[in-house]
Amino acid sequence: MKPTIKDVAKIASVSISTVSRVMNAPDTVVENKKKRVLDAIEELKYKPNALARGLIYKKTHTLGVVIPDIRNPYYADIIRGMEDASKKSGYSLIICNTDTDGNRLFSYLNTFYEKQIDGLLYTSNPIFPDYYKELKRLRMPVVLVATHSMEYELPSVKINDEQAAYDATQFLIDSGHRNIGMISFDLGDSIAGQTRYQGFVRALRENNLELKRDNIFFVSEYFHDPYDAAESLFRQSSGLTAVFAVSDVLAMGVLSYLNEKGVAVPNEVSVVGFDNIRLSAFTVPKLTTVAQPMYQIGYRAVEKLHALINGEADPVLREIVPHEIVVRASTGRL
Amino acid sequence: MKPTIKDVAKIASVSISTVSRVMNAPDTVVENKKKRVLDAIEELKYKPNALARGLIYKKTHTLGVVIPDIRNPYYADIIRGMEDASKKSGYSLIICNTDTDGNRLFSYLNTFYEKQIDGLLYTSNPIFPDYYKELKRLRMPVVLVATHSMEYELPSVKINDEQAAYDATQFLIDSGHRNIGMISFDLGDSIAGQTRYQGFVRALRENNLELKRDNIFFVSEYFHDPYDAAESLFRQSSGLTAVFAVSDVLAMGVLSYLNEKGVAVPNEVSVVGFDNIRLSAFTVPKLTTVAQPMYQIGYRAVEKLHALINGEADPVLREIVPHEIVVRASTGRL
DNA sequence: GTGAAAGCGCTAACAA
DNA sequence: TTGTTAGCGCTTTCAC
Repeated sequence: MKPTIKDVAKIASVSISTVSRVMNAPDTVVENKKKRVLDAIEELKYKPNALARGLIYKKTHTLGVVIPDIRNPYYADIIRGMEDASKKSGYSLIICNTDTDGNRLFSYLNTFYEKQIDGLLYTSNPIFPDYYKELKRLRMPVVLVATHSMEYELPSVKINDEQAAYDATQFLIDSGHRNIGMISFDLGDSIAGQTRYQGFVRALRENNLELKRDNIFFVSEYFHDPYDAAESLFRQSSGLTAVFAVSDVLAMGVLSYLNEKGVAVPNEVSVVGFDNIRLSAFTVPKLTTVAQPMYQIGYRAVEKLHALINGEADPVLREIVPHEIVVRASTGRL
Repeated sequence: MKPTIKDVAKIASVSISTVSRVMNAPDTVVENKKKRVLDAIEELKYKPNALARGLIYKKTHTLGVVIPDIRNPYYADIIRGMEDASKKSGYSLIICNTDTDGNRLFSYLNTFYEKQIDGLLYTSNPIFPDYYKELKRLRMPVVLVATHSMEYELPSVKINDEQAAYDATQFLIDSGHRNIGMISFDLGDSIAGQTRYQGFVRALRENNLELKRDNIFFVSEYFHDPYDAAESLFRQSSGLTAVFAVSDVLAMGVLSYLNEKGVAVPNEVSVVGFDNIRLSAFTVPKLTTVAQPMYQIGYRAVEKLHALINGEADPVLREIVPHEIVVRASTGRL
């Protein structure tokens, strides 16, 4: 059995309250007793039971995080940022993959509720009314990560997706491209789908470029094969000199497909991705992409949640972090 | 405040013991009271507090997992396997990144101990004597994932790394290659470093091929830039017609470097990687690699830990799962 | 079949 | 300064 506070008290010949005190208010106990207790703790290698503590404080120093799928490298970076921030603030992270499945999500929320997590990090998916209702009911402090909500007053951290897509497209246009393809997330995804699509469309419009229906191929966010997506796009469109893919993984599919078909990148077709995952620096050719500060998004989200939990005022509810076009070798001037 | 068992009892006009019973031994309570309780539970949306339960049962249904770095896509797949198996068995996963730093590890083990986790999933690093001592002292059920220990009687799940590296090398030799380079993990890493190196060496030896010191470049496992590694290898060796990189990420560095230098893959140099991460199917050219069943490794590890926690006998202590050479386009016959 | 009471490991009044 | 006691939310004897 693990040693308990009683064991320590016995060895140190004090009451358990005194032991508790040396742990929580050391100054209130006289020096020699304190030493005895400390020695006993050391001898037994005693560590307080966090369950018992949590029961009293109503705090578990544990945060729940829901993400679509950890295998997506984009999330891995976010998680790492969360982890480092959590360590700093004394939290542990329980991580759950939802596959963007509402049932899985609700099941996990239930677990989180029972386990008395202090707060929730909700990543990358839209907040539907029933989700919000449930969160509200469970009274769970939550911050939205790489997603946000205009309907509800929920704190969030993300980039400006519309502007980022606009910038990527404008970059391509500035490089002389006039017939640009896009691999977009489904418009049912209001966070990374609609927004980036709108940014793309706005750039075309502001440059008086025609928006061709066939130049855009939509994928359902998480399960579409990137190679197939590229193939589909090129099958339905014609004469593209550039393609903007809304994730680096998708862009890698394009690179792979183009290579297979003997199309030179960037000489014949330019490719720009989105996210700037680590591996995008090692593609062939190296990928030009819209960089998101994934790590910082995760880090900041935890700081925000921490503030929320402690009732501290947070000046900005919907926080926007900067994106940046990273120009590498997959794009060229026409 | 969250509703407690007392609130339910009050509404149902029964004692808290009866409420407890309908949750844990429904048959022992008479039908009409049971209904009243169930209705009250439904009305309040009552869920039992897992902390209070854990305090009694001495079980938290929470597992700790330590990995070097979640950003390494190799681990992401393992984690996902763990997650799915955990969901099946009713566990939650607390995930921590150690950066292979002993201090970070000990700090997390401490947290795990306080939080009363049911067991530990220890991933991918050697077990040093002091680690083992600590684990032993904490009486933490543990299974080693993608690592193992010959010194200690610890359950584990991994592939046969030596054989896998041997197979990869033999494949290259069978394809006519005689001057093969290797990017290896440091030999200080007894799990993925030494073993794969030995497999490589054995293949050369059995084929009467000379082992050239300069054909091998060592990287410290987690922080070496893959592009740099490739550059270093080709700088120190000469006339290589193939290179075996001990991870797909490293192999992508080789692909990227070779492309940059105008060296054709596989026509001039063949490249084989290790792991078969998802993105290795979308490299240019598509990567030939040694596939590990990452997902299954994670999945199996949780099953094994679950059995261990419940004192069930597990026939094989050190479990070896199969690997496989996946031949794609980055290798060719000489 | 059901409730009262003890106890899981700890903290926090409250007295002394 | 210190110990005694009640209580966090729950389960589980033990009487009835």
